[in-house]
Amino acid sequence: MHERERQRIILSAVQDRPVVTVVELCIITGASEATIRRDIVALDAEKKLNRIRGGAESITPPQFGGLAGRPFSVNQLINIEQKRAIARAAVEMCDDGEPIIINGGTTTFQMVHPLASRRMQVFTNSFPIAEHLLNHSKNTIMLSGGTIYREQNIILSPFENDVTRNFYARRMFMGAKGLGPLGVMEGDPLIVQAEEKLIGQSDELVLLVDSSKFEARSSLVLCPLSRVDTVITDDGITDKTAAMLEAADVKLIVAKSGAAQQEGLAS
Amino acid sequence: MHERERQRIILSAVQDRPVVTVVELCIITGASEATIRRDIVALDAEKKLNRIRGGAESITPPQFGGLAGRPFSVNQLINIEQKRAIARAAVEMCDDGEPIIINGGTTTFQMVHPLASRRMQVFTNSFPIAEHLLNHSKNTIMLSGGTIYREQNIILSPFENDVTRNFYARRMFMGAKGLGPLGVMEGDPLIVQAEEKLIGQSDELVLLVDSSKFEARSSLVLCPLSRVDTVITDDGITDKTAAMLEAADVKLIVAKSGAAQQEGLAS
DNA sequence: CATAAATAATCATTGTCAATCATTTATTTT
DNA sequence: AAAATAAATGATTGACAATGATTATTTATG
Repeated sequence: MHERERQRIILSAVQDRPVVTVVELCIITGASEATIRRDIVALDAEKKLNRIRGGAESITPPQFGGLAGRPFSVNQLINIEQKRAIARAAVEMCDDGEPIIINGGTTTFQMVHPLASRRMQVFTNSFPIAEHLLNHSKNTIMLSGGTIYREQNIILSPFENDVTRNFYARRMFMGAKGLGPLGVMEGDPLIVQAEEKLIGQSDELVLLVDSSKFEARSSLVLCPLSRVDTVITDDGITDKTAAMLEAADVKLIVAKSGAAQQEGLAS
Repeated sequence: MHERERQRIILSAVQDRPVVTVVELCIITGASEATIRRDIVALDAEKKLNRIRGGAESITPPQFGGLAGRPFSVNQLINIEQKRAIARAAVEMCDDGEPIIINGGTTTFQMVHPLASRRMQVFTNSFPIAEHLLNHSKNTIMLSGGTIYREQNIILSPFENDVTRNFYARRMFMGAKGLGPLGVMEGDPLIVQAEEKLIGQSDELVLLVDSSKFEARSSLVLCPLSRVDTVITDDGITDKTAAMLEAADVKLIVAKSGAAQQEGLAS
């Protein structure tokens, strides 16, 4: 076995598991400890892994250190004020006891806070939303089954036959990467797949998008504007965009970020 | 077991509950008290946890509302030593990469700590197990869909068509209320329903029961003894019970709570 | 103050590492 | 093609670090 091949195996093993020992790698590769150590030193110098006593560990930076696993650390914070106001307006649309669907996303995640004092039937494909509502509210929580995708923090099943089809709600709330004349746009095929399953499982499709989303463009069109019933956004929306939504017969709700009430406009 | 691997497990355990004792960590990791103390000192110096008398505590103060949302607060603690040892033996049966099913329960929950340093494909109907593994390990997590029942902390769907049927595993691990000549017994019809769905979705059915479960009686029989392939229990098991299991052709593994290795007996 | 638990300190044992050198394998030179 | 050279590998050894057991010391608790 040659150097490259061995190192490829070592990297594979170390990514497969947080830590691997020198002895384990010897068994896997059939090489001697001396060789494995030399490989580990080399790969460590290339920053492909971390060398530790007894073996190697994957390089994943702050796997544990900085309060691991908190939901979507980065996106979470941008336009946070608007997102909060929008999410609050969304929750205020609902009555206790109603069944709703919340699609995963950073804007929809903000709904958990106003939902904490409610008692609704919430169906979601977002693990963090379920986690938060379960621990901090009395809502009934229903979850879609499947694999948990860590990056997008959603649960996705490649199969047609999951519980999703058995849940029908008064409203479905979802975010989006962008919203324009072409319709609702997303940036990730995985998310499109998840959302396609849920669209159509409710009376009313409500889109939560801060006003910056009207500028965003993306190649993946999830559905045309005509399928959207309501859009909740902030007061940064332009008259032109409002007119476009009105033309598509979409109900528009503008959430005031600073103050209290939401106001219905147009239709 | 090596330093990093052990320390990952310790961090996993300390996130799970406000405080963990040195003795508990010994059982989970199989290391000596001296080593655990040295690890705690090191992790404390790295600010990964707080060292306290008797063990360690999570660095994030009282997470949220006191004890709220902590998994199954009461049952969690009874026979905890045996449960930990049994859970460790269960994880040691598995190889990385293997698909396994973990049915929700207080004993099976203890598997999360030894699993923290592994990378397996875990299918579960337990929200706390999924939550912990998602936040503190690199395992692939798959979840069954349905409603989250807060009391039992499991996810249950009344429908036949959920992803459960699409997952087939090498082993399925489950606890039980009781185990006797009549078979596996449970105390709650809801749990029976959940478990019935999962039984048969694996090559090998492994039962995790501490020895007190052999005395327990219940009215709900989940399945006959013949369907069980392996039982893992502690050294409190009587010869008579061991003989009963042997007669039913069940493989028996006795996990030593104090020391290191598990030993297979009979069969 | 007495007792038990937890911790610290010590030491023998084991496991891991770096350095060295012999051997094999690959590459270049003749 | 053969010989010479270079590189990679595996084995050996002494140094060092980690571990577990033992014993002494400290700390909590009644």
